[in-house]
Amino acid sequence: MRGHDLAALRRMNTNAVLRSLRTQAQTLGQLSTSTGLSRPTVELLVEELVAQGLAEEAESVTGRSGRPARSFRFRGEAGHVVGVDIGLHKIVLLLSDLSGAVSAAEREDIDPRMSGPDRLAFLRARIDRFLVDHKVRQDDLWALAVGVPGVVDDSGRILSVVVPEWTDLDLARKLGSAFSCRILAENDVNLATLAEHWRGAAQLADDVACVLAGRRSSCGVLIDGRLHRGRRGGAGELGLLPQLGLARAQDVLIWEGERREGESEVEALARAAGEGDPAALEVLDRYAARLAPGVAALVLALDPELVVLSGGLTPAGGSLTPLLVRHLRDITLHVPRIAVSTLGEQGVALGAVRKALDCVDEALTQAPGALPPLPPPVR
Amino acid sequence: MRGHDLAALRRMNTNAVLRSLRTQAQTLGQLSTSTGLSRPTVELLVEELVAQGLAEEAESVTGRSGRPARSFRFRGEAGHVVGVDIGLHKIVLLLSDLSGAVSAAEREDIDPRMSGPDRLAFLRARIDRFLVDHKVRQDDLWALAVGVPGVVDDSGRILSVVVPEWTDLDLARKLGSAFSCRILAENDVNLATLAEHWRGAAQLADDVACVLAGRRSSCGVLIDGRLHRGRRGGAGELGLLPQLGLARAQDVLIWEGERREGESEVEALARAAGEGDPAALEVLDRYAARLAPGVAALVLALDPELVVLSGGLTPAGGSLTPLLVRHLRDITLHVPRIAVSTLGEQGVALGAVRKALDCVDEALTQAPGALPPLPPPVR
DNA sequence: ATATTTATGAAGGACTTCTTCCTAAAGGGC
DNA sequence: GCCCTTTAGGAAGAAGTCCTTCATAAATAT
Repeated sequence: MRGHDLAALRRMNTNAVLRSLRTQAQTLGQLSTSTGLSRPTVELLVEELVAQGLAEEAESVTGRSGRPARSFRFRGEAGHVVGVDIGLHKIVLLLSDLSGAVSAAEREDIDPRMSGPDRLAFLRARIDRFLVDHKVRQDDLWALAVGVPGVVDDSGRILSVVVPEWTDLDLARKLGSAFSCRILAENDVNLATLAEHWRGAAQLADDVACVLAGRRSSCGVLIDGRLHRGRRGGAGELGLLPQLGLARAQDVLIWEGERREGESEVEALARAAGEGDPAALEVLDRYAARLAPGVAALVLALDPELVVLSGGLTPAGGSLTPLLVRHLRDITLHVPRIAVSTLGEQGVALGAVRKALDCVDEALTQAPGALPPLPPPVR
Repeated sequence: MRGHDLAALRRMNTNAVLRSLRTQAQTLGQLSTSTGLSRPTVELLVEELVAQGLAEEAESVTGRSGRPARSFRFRGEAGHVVGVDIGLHKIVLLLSDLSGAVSAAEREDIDPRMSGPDRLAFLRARIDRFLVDHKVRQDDLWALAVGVPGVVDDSGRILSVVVPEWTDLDLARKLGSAFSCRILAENDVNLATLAEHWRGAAQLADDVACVLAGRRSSCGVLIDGRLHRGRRGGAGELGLLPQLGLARAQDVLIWEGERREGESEVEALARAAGEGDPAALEVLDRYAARLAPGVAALVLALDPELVVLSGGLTPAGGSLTPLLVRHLRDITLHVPRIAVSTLGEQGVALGAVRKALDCVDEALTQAPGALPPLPPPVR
């Protein structure tokens, strides 16, 4: 609805070049064709990006005949983001540069009985130590995202059933005093969904429902490739509806068969099912039957392209999906593709990285000039 | 990801002016502030729009001191669109100009036993007659949208349970031979949802679920103000899930109390409930209890801002909503606002008009130059 | 060593927007 | 009825952005 002037046009074009450069290092000629801009224009814009430290000249590709073209690449090392997953039992931290290359990962168990305030202090100190250990200065950290096991509303407040003391906590603001970058809090399953779309099982789909089935049942929803949070951040919480029986689905997951050393009950079940053990398959089928109504409700409500299953049972995914598909066939209009999460324990933290990068993206898009020290969130 | 040149900038700005002008007639000065463009630029663009026939000078507003400003308005009469609702029992046709002003409405009963081919021929002839009767020439008709009682997939094919013979029919293509404009087919409930957002109960909300409860149970989903159709157009079809019991919800709607002359059973029930009749309220409460799981599934899956109830029971809406809210409170995280459809029998056709206008919009946005005879859909 | 291919870089032209300044037209006060 | 104030209209000039074109440079292939 609003018009644009020449400066805005320039910003848009700078952005187009930056985006294209970020997917892959390219020569000026390639950039010209990929953006649709003329070569001289691209050259000008790239020079600007180089001056800002967001791009730099790379080795020119040789081998073909003709004068070798100058090649440029996105300078991911211009800044870093951190993604954190703080669950009830553990914390996972990931360090990534602006290009999304993860350069450090840490994991630590947490006492599930840790109190709310202690937990917050722990989180702050743990992130701080993580940054120090990996030599990330405050002004090199552009954004920080934290995944929590609870609904996060638009204002950033948490409605947590897993850590009751964190209810109504504005986590981003509490962390804001310790870190000067953008800080984001988000529901863990939503982040896992983002991660699956970025680097997991949902890379090729834009309408995705990601079902977490485990101690807690929840679901993340991606529409048109973007996270759908809902009015109060509560989209996907189908686990709460008793009629669908998701909450108690895992009760049927009992495996009394052989259990090799170091295997958990679920791992043993998954292995047995993979080997074709009829008893194991029967257990899985009962589980699929319990999962089906909840998944069907999602499928009927959203008609997604893909449903991703995540949670404790992913090792058995290969055996589980055909069983689930069979149950879904009876109660849905179209059975979508079903896939199993490929990211494991790092999924949520990786989604947090993606969310932090999205935040950086947005800031870059709006003002590709003044960047490195992103201001803290305005509230 | 692609760059833009000056011509594209111009298109964008022309569009901004057109959009602004369409919401309301304005002076050049007002357009300048509303679009953020300078006055000379706005003047240039408006002149162009006038030359294209999309805008014209209106009476300048006088009364205030100072030289009166020239005022311009969108020329809605530059073209027309038609929205059609063809249900099992009736057809509704609406004629609208490009500004969305409905200038003609017709309704006609249909024999529900009419065969599929006859029904198609009837639809074509009926639209044709409608156009002739209201003196709309073919090249004055920019788009035509038809709502059907069934799922319409992306390719335009219908999956209809109401008119079985229309299954797999590509309605738009079939009508394409008779009309030279853009033709669109869409699920009726989806269109009703669009209509509620445009001119009904959902004008102020952008995340909306619109529940049709009646002979057939279905639902339309609006996310970020846009219709969410789902991968195969099947989003919102929660009525099909037996666990939620939507399909049989209306079975409890039995009213054996007083029935005034001309009243249907449901109307009598609604009136009695409105008068506080305890028996009527009990019936409604039983109905609300049956509706609740399905609505809760939607609410938990999407966390919408607003749920709109439509269908046969809308006359009782005022009594029904508080009952439904009470049932929802137990099984959802956040109870959204509940509203009752205000559009009645014209809702679907009005949504079809909106869809046709959206199609015109898109075409205008892409090429605000060569317009009046929009080419038929490319397939 | 020469020809070919491809990229570079500079110059000129076209287009769009903005700012600025002066003029025009209406209403209100004297 | 005249003048002043207020607001809009219109023209000119300047700045910015992009495109096209052409001569030049630097590799590889013959």
